[in-house]
Amino acid sequence: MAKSTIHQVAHRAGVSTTTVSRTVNSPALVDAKTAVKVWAAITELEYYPNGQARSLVSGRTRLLGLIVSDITNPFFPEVIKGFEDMAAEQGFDILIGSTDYDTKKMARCVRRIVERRVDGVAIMTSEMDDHLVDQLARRNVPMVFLDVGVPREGIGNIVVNYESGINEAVAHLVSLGHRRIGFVSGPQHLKSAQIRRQAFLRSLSHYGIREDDRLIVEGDHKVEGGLAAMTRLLQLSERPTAALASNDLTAIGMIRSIHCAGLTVPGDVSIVGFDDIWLAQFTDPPLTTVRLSRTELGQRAFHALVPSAGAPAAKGEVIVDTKLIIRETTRAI
Amino acid sequence: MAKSTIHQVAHRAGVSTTTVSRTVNSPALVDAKTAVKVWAAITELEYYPNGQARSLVSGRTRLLGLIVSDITNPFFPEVIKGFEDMAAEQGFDILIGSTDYDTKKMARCVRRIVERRVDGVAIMTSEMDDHLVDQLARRNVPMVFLDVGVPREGIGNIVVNYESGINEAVAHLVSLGHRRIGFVSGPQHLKSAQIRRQAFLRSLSHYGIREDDRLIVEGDHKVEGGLAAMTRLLQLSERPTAALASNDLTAIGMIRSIHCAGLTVPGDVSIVGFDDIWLAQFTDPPLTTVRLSRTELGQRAFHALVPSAGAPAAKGEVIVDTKLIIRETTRAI
DNA sequence: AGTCGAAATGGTAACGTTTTCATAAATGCT
DNA sequence: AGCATTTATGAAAACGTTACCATTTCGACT
Repeated sequence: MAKSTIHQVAHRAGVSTTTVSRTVNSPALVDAKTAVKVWAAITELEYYPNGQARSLVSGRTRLLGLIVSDITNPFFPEVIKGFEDMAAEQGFDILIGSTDYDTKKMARCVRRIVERRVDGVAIMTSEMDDHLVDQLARRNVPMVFLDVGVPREGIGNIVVNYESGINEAVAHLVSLGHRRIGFVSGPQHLKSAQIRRQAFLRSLSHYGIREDDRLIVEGDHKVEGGLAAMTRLLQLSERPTAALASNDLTAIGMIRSIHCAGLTVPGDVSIVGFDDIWLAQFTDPPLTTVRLSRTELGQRAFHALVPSAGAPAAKGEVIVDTKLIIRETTRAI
Repeated sequence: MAKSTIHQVAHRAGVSTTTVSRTVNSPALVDAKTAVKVWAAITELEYYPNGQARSLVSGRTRLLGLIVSDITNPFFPEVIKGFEDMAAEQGFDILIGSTDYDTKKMARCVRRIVERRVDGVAIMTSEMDDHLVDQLARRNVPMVFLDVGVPREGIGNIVVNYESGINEAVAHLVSLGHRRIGFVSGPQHLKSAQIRRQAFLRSLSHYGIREDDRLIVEGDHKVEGGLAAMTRLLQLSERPTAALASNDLTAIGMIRSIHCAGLTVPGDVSIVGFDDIWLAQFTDPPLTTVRLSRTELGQRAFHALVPSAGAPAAKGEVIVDTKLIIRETTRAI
């Protein structure tokens, strides 16, 4: 009952362990009659193959590592879900590791990953030390980076097309008559924050709107930063009639700031967020924002790691698009 | 370079594999001089012990399962974090599995867990089939339930003390002069929702306030439900001056409803939430709520599974308290 | 009937560790 | 010096699978 080995099953079914193994792994090779006997024994003994032993000999662990910086960041759970769903479907297990932005923990994660001999790792944290990546590379552990790609030979990289959604957002605002459009960026040491800012600027010039430095303020991707930034924006002699945020949290702070100033959204200022976190639909009013499908991100990461029948082994870069979701924080001027 | 085995290390250091093993696992048993040689070989060859082989022979996998229903539910990430932190610290890896409230997936999770021979499982989903639990029990897999406990012999159960926090909340409102206090419950088929409701009722009577059925409305633990429920509450001839919510999402909906009715929080109605999700501090105004420390929940779960030096193997029930966090949605009448 | 190939099965050697158990060397004690 | 410990080491047997090679069985085709 407790645990049973392949030998016990073999003995009970009156066959060799080899046959039992085959019954489980390559049913085609075993006679129907014997298969029945073997399965009977398996169920009677509640035999579950020992994964350790199995992968020790086969070299495959069917284990995937997933390194994230902080699972508490509302961005990650959905990515994880997308990844995990695919994995479970294909019989992979996933091993999760938080780095907490801490070098020590990062190193520990990598060590654990290596010791478990995972079949691949998805890395979703920008602060991964180069030498740790080297370590994995030298051991030929397939890797995929999520939007933090230090592109490298043979390492997958999922990149987000920020431009598409931001273009849509600017187009939307312009079509509503807005011309003075503010932007609250993320911390500029984050590559993704830089890209968003640049995409915004490019969009502006594409629509023939002159860039105005005063309308661009740096936030911190948190509520507080958005609040502070918008407050500054509102103090301008000519305040913007609309503003984009580098992420949704920032947008929430901006809305708060506008309310505090006794103004309304979208009556006085239109706001567009970025990410479309789960919460965005519940802000007051519901937030118009650029959606970045985190589920898709996770799924793509999985496919980059394990090339399955359906999707070929997308080596190199994989692009995930963003798109505008219009709710109620934008209005014609 | 790529991968090295204990044999290669042994050969290089001019010792036996046994000695290498000892150098790594029980340093006390090996002479300082040889230890140095061995470690040199280990680093030169970048040797990482093979976890599969290791646990095949030792019987211990240092792997913990973590079954949750939906990682996307904002309640879970923090629990996971608490759990994962402890685990990483003690050299355990965690294997994550989502059930998605789906029986098939649940069964698959259990199978994976069993095949990997984990050293323990934390189960955080109420819909776990009994026979699956049996299956784990029969294999002597240590288990711990998080607040969904079907208490059983030898199975740990973390239970939340809802009463403490809810009592504080009611006391707080009463001290502010409130007497007509509404309650928006969660779906009554959830055990935890029932308990919260009962705790509320008990608190009321403790403070000598007569229960009034009209002031108790059922929500769904989501924003929509809170909104609808509060709307009904506001239509009462004598509307409540304050209301408790069964969770924070509900509270957010309630605030929205109050705003829609042209009233203010806490000017016209005081609101108290439950859970203290990360977002609660960013609602408008910041939400007074009862905190249930999810990090602690995760930590306790870990300790229930692996009895460590510091904390003894808390078998049976472990209680996690809740407490009131006062922010700005409550005010004197 | 005899030979041949395919189908079905079994025996045994890996896989990379840890764990006995045994041995050799060093130390202490009288 | 001689014996009893302790301290360091090694050889070989597990652990539970799968992979490889060998063997048997069975039709089928000349």
